[in-house]
Amino acid sequence: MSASPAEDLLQQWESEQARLRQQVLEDDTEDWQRSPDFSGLERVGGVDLSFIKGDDVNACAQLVVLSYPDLQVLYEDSQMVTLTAPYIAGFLAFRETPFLLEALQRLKKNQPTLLPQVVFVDGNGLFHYREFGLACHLGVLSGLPCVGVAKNLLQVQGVNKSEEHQSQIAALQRGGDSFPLIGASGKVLGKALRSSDKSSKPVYVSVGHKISLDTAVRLTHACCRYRVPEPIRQSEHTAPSEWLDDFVGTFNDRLSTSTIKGQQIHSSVWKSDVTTFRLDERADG
DNA sequence: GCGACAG
DNA sequence: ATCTTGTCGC
Repeated sequence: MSASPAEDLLQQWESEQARLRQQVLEDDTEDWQRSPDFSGLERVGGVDLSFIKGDDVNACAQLVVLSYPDLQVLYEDSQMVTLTAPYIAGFLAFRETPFLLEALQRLKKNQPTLLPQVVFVDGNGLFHYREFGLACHLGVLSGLPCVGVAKNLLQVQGVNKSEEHQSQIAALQRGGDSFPLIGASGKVLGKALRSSDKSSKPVYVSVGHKISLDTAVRLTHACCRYRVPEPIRQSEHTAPSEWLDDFVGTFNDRLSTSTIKGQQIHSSVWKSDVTTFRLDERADG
């Protein structure tokens, strides 16, 4: 008996995850990762996809590169994309990875000296049903060190929002405090991190690729001005929701520039149907 | 049927 | 992911 097409696809995806899982490196592979102050680290990246309300097919893929330790924007790339895969918990990478990889490849081709030395991914890494979340997927396929930072807890391998979990959160006193997320096997799959003094709700950090968990947590804390690490926050901030309607209009009309909410957008055409945008100025806190 | 469900 | 207003506190 053959399974339904949907079941077949999920099985195929699971085996792909299992295959790529073997390539994940869970240790520090870079010199700067061993340094107490991350000496040698100059560029940190962040990636994200933004959607608009009624549309889960068209999105804006974002890549930003910030300086370290100043966390100033060195590079940003925004690209309207059309997704093919649906969102299914546990298979986020099959929906998002192709477009995040494209953004990294554009950067590598056009400004290779600005390639980030580590990429923050919003979503989980090893803290995943099969220990292979988006951050691992992007890490293995790009070869870059990646850190997974989820804003919400994925209940996996026995980790859940129990009383115990809640009290562990309550015990996090300052930014930088954390506790381990331990899977059923006893393995530490990630850590809940109080990312700043001001935010009581933690973020969930896990290894993506080519970095140890402790380094990932330490680095995440070092990149947080607010709850969400600055590279991810900046990449999410690059395409505020209201723009996207106009973004799409601009895209469809193939205009070279447009003005949105009083600000001018410059766009450059790469191909007949591929456009990138750059915002001259934006209001940012 | 009920709960869970990164983004 | 995205929606939306106010509210509380430093």
